[in-house]
Amino acid sequence: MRTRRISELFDLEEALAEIKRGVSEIIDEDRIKSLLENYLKTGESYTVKAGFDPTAPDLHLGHTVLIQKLATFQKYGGIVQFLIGDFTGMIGDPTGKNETRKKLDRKTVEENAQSYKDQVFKILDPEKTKVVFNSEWIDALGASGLVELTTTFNVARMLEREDFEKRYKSQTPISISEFLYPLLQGYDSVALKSDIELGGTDQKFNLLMGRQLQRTYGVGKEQAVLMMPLLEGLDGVNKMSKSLGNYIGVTEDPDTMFGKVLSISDELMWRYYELLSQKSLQEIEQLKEEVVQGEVHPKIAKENLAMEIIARFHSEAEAKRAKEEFDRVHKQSKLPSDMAEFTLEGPVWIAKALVDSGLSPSNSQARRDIKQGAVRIDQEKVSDEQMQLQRGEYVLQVGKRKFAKVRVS
RNA sequence: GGUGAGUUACUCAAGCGGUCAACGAGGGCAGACUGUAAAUCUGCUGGCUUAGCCUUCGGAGGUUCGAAUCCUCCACUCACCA
Repeated sequence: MRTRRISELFDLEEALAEIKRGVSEIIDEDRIKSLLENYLKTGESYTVKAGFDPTAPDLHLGHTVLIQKLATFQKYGGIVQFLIGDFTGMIGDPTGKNETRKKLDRKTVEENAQSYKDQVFKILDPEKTKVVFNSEWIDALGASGLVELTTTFNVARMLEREDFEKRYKSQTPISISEFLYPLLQGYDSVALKSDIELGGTDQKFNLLMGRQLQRTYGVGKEQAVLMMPLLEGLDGVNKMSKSLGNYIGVTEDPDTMFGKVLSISDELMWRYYELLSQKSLQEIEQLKEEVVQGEVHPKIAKENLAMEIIARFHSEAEAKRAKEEFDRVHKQSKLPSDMAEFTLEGPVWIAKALVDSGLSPSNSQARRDIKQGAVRIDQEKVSDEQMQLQRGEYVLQVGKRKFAKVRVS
């Protein structure tokens, strides 16, 4: 058991308040409270589980909402069980996308795990994080163990899960393997003897399964469950996800991050403040009031948020630089100081150059863009779609955001 | 195993022998206005150096001068019955 250092003493009420911030729902809050109390009294830590997909360890801000909450628990005596669902990843959490995935080989899983660590330890304390893989105990379960697991539940109850119910009613296929997912996730909590599990609100069913199975398997305790709201993506409507392309990745460069944060709506900005900022709720409330009163321009508030986020994943200096760069390009409409460069054989047709420099996906799209006046060469609008680029260096631009430097030889 | 319904572009969804690269909506992109915000208005939204051509409507064949539309087989989904 870890022993608590004096510096880790804290005020119980304050800790609870911080833990509850931004949370959408807590089940068995008393349990969390007593875990904290016990930690304060005896120095005995407790475990906080959260599961992650083994593929695409490309984290975005949506994930960090949860991860930041895990970090909060670490501050107050929790040991994080960072579960990589290398077995459950085969099934994929039921989303309606009916696809069974290949089980990843050991090496890929290890690589992905490493990549997770690289990204996640910008927020989490590695000293208080245990990375675990669920294939470890699920493989050991065997066919009979698996069957035994399925006997603990029935289809009617399974269909209570919202998305199953919806799909069932709307005649969207549900495969049997998908029923296994919640069971296996719940079993993870049995194997890990977790005290608390964190997840998104969409995980409620699976999270509760952990409690149920811990009871059934006689673990001797039932995990408390804490659900975080899903962060909306840049569009402000759908949840942030890579496949929808409405995300801000934690490894993205500062300039991209800045631009993306600035592009969200004012309304969404407050949501991001609440879930992503380290500012206290009072501070945020006050800022909001100032914006409403017209004392602070909403754009300034948004810039500050962008800088805070960049500072967390890059550095303070990078954040400042990104803001200056943004002002240069958009306020003073100068060219970005850094853009992708390409060398092309000349003379080259303008549409082709746009495609080759990655600014347009196809000739047809390039032609359309030209027709609509979205294309500029060295800041000058192009109107002739037959134009040929002669020898020389040009800055090509499509729309407001896409730039490339092209050298025609 | 039987019966019936269905499978159209990123998504939903029209089309039911030629006028179909395929109505409409959403989404996306671009332009105007702005704060690279929202709202609003406008245009575009398969590919190709584009008055033209090529490839698309679950898959494979067939009927026809001509098929997303008709026929046959196959695959998948759903419902009811077993």
